[in-house]
Amino acid sequence: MVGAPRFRFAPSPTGFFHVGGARTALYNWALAKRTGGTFVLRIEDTDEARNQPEWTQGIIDALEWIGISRNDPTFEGPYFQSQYANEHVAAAERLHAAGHAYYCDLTPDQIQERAKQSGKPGYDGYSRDRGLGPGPGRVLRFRVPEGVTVVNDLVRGRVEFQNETIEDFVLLRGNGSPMFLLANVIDDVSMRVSHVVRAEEHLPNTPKQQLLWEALGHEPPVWAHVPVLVNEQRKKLSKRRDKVALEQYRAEGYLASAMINYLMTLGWAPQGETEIVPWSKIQDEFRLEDVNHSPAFFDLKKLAAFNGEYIRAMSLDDFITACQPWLTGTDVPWTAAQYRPEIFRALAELVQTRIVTLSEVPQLVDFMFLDAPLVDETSWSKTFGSADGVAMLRSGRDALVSCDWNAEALKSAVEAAGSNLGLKLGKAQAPIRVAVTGRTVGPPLFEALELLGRDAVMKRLDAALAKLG
RNA sequence: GCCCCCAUCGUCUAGUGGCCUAGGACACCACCCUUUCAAGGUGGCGGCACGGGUUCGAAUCCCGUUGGGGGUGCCA
Repeated sequence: MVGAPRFRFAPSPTGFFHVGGARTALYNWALAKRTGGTFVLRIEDTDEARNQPEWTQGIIDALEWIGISRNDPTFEGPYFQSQYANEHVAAAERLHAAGHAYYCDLTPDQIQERAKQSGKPGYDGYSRDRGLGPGPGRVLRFRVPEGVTVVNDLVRGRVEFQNETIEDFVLLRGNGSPMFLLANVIDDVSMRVSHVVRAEEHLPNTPKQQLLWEALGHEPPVWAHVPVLVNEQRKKLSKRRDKVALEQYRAEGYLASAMINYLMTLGWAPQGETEIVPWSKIQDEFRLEDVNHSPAFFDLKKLAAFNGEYIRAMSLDDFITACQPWLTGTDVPWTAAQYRPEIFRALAELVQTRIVTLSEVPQLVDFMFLDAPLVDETSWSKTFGSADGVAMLRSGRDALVSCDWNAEALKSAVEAAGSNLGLKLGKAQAPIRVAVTGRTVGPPLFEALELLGRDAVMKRLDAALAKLG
């Protein structure tokens, strides 16, 4: 390897951008940044029916979100694999000319039939020495040499493959188009990639690709296969079964910083007593050699905990800014005219310690903006199912009608009304809370009442009393 | 079936032959604080898969077993 290292991230645009892909990208990014190398983004969009152009933009946006910006000098690309098909085919022809590959006219069915008869699975090398030329329906296969292929992997160490267990894989399809193994290697060669850091599922491909590098006359890159991310069943995270779309987490109010930090600690840990660390520390310390070897469970609870930590660590202004999309978006329960930024600002600090994702913000403050609270039936029946609750509501209403209007005075008034009924403050505030906010839980009550104002509060207390008969 | 990878608390991990009576974090439990809920504080529960070696000494090295996972396409 000469010069600065060149890493690459090569996703295929076949769906929403996956958290596993995000972690792989982040690993590559951290390495490229620390070593003064380059991060090459290559979209592997080779003629696959599943590819959709919008997914490509999704990848770029998602990378941007987690700090992998195409405007950063470390970033190179995106390149699109489909644009290099000619090079892939030319390389395949060179391989053929040099005797490293040969054409075969067997159909998949015929191959299967032969495998069945011989009792050995896979392609048996039937056309190796038939000297076929190219033609419609004929695939080009790589002639796997005899011997042993040793893959030196930065994460796994030395991995040995007996070449006889590697079948003569397809380079060019019957229609002449290049296959993944070939295209991937050719692009890595021409983009001068020095380090291939990818998920473990590619490890079985690696001896084939290494053989290709060698047949092409190049020194193979440094390989590193990081463990896959798994679900609670310990199966590889899948788009079908699991919630894996990075975009979805973003939409639910996860912070990029929390997501980045969490993803980096799956399979690796920074030095010290805490895993919550700034990106700069991650970038300084991350080493492939330190990556764990076993699959890592993508734990929503831990992600949530990280997110809560990051939310609480924000300055008040940053927090308020971050909340904007959840306050002024199209799916909030109040109208734009009802929303009062100064009210939210006054309450923001109390909201900040009570949420794990930003999407939980509206339910904590909706009663401040709506004319009448959204009543949670469970809260209502639990609170007013007893005579105590109703009595307290009545007595609380009478106390609030004339007291001073600030949080301290409101608290005292409710406390006094409660003690007359033999209720402690915890019990006494509940009926007021439900009548005013619609729920048994929420931000500290008296601060909210103060902000809401006497008129609005009395209106709600009276409405609740009327409803109770 | 075949090939390959892996194995420390439930989970993510620290640990690279003596500092380990195995450390931290999430989760869980208890207590404190408290106007609900959180947050915060304190404490607790809980692990080196098993069996053989090697060594004065093994979570750390070797072998086997068992158990997981990945791959096995004219997908990427």
